[in-house]
Amino acid sequence: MKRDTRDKIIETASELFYRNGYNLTGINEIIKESGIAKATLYSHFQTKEELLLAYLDAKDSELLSKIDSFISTKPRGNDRIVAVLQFLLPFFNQENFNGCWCIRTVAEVPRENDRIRSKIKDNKVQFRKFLSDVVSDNKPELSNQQQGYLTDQLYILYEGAITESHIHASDWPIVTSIDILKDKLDRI
Amino acid sequence: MKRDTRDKIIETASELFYRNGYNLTGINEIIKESGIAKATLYSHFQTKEELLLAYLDAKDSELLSKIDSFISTKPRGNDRIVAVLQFLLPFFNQENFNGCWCIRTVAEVPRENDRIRSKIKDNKVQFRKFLSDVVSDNKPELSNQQQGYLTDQLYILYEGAITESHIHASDWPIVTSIDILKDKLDRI
Amino acid sequence: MKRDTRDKIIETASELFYRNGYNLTGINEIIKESGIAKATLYSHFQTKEELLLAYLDAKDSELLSKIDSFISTKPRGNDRIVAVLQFLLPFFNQENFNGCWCIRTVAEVPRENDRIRSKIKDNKVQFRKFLSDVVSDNKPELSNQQQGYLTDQLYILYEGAITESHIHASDWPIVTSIDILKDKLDRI
Amino acid sequence: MKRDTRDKIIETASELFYRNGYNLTGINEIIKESGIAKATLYSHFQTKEELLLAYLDAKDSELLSKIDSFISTKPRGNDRIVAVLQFLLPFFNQENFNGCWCIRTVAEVPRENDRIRSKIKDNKVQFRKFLSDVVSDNKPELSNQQQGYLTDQLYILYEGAITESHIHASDWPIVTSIDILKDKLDRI
DNA sequence: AATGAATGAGCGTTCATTCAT
DNA sequence: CATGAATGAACGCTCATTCAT
Repeated sequence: MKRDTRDKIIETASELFYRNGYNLTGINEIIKESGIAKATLYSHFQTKEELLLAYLDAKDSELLSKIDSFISTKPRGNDRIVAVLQFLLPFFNQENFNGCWCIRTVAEVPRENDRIRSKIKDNKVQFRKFLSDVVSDNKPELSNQQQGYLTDQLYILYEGAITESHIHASDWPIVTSIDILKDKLDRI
Repeated sequence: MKRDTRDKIIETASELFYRNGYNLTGINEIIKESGIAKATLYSHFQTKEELLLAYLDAKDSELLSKIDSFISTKPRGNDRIVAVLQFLLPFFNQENFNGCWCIRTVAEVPRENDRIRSKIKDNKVQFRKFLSDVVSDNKPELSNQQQGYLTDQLYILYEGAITESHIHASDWPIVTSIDILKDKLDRI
Repeated sequence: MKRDTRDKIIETASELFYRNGYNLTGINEIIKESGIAKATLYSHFQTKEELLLAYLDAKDSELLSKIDSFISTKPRGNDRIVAVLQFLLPFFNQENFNGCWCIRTVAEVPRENDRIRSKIKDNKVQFRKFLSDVVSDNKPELSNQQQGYLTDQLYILYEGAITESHIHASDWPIVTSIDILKDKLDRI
Repeated sequence: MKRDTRDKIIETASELFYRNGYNLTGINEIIKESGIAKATLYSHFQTKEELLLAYLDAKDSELLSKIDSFISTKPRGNDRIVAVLQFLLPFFNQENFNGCWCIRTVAEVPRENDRIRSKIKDNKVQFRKFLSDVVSDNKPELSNQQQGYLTDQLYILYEGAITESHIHASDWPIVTSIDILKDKLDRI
């Protein structure tokens, strides 16, 4: 199987899944947009659900990479931790911003679909691990317990901010989260 | 139109929409479950989307009522504010807990569907207003600005907690949010 | 049964059947437009088909009456015969002109529906009888055979004119039919 | 797309549309009769209306071809012009004769449906052009104006004959139209 | 005589997936 | 490795009609 074709499919599906949602995106739309044949798609992905998994992977890799680049431009210490939330401001301002794919995808699958639900959970766990590293790198003076505590807070604020900025179509939830975090960091 | 039938339809649709999502719940499932004829449903609701609006209304009314009852049992002051988040613990433990209907529904409608999206936004604005009242009732000593600030924080924490407890199938995000809030309240 | 209600129903149904066709006009549209209850309609007309029969009757009575009035204003003789076709000019120019209800209704019922088809045929036979009277009144000098022959011609031209002016959305078929008829009358 | 399938669909749909009318013919009936799956039909025709257009095209092509063959067997001159109407006699006697598809279809579509209505009008204009060629080929001695006049008459008589033979379930309207035409031709 | 809520059957259309080539 | 025609099941919705009041 040519990598190119597979990547093209994932790229197209990702765009459509993120824009219109998983259930509202039809296989026909994906093959039309990516210019490949239907049977070709099915030779790369056995079912639509496989495509969904690839989409979740692709989006998360991209995010971790981008957010890592973003915060690396900031000075070590509190600034870099705050930068995690500040990253959401340009992210929100992107024309195609449509919230968090994980949160949105969970909303679209039945409660019984363990495969997708645990995939999403894993991705979020991985993201929390990333935040954990950010915290330990930039707050080495804190105890493990304190670090874990701060990580959880950072995580909740991040998730609340991205979800609510999406619903309200406004960046105030991001700004508020940043304020909460800064306040917190000042007092540790 | 008999109220009974209409209410039965909303009740059934709400259960199914909340469990399996809007797009995955077919009209056929709703009528089979509620034991009415298809045309009967359509004499009460012009489209499936009307049913969605009724669902969002019903769920939100119920929530506001329940959360209000819950916090009223707590002593005035910080306790009652914290109780807003504590409410999420039994809520999460309900067998049919499946996250926030608003957040999940936003994930299922096209970006262009202003009708639903603004409905959801309105519901969230109304919820924030409720929180605002809780804050002003229980922290009258704070300035307006400080009250608004606290409300936003409470809101973000609530939303982050409900979303993440759903994704992780665990109450730790709720507990964490409660901790963040308590910490905050101690320092004001 | 009150006559008023029945007449109101027929009036409304006629307007809708003629404008949008029998099959495209729903019972719901008729009751909404006429402001009566559904069961009331069904107490006056056992089925939608009964309404169709009443519609065909009403339209034909009205037509015969109007066309009779129209030609009576013309001088006896050839002029009055030609007037039958000239009647179609103002008829065509009415805003709601939509062709011949009989011809259009035949198009909407299955071949097997003898009830409606023979009703329509009867109406047309009755119309031809009307034309026959016009011919014998205004061309008494012709033999019976010649009168019958002229009647048939008049009939074909009338039907061709109304149908084609409808299709072409133009009065040229009427004008042409008038020319053919005049030409004919000049030579008898 | 395989031609065979498409042709089979058109063939079946044409038969059913012509026999029972467009609105009374359901997609389900078409697929059952043609033995294909519903989605197969919709891969060949985007909507039922597209199928209607194909039906109108197919019927008209067939007609023009058949009528052309028919009149070609007659001697040039008046005979060949009269043959246009004589063609209707065997046409009427076919077991499945059910009038003119154009006239019947106009009766079934809403007044606002410009797409279908102009299609039908175009078909009739094309048919009149065919008659115009017949006239100019067989009456070259007439002036252009006289040819146009004769064409219009031939057209009206043809349309009146096919419509009325359908309504009356009798060939007398055809015979009458032939007589009118012959009479006319004798006197030019 | 009149109501309006309720119905079963059917509508046109789209879905994710398969299979012969 | 890639194709595109074909599929069965399901979609949201509307129909003419009936029935309890």
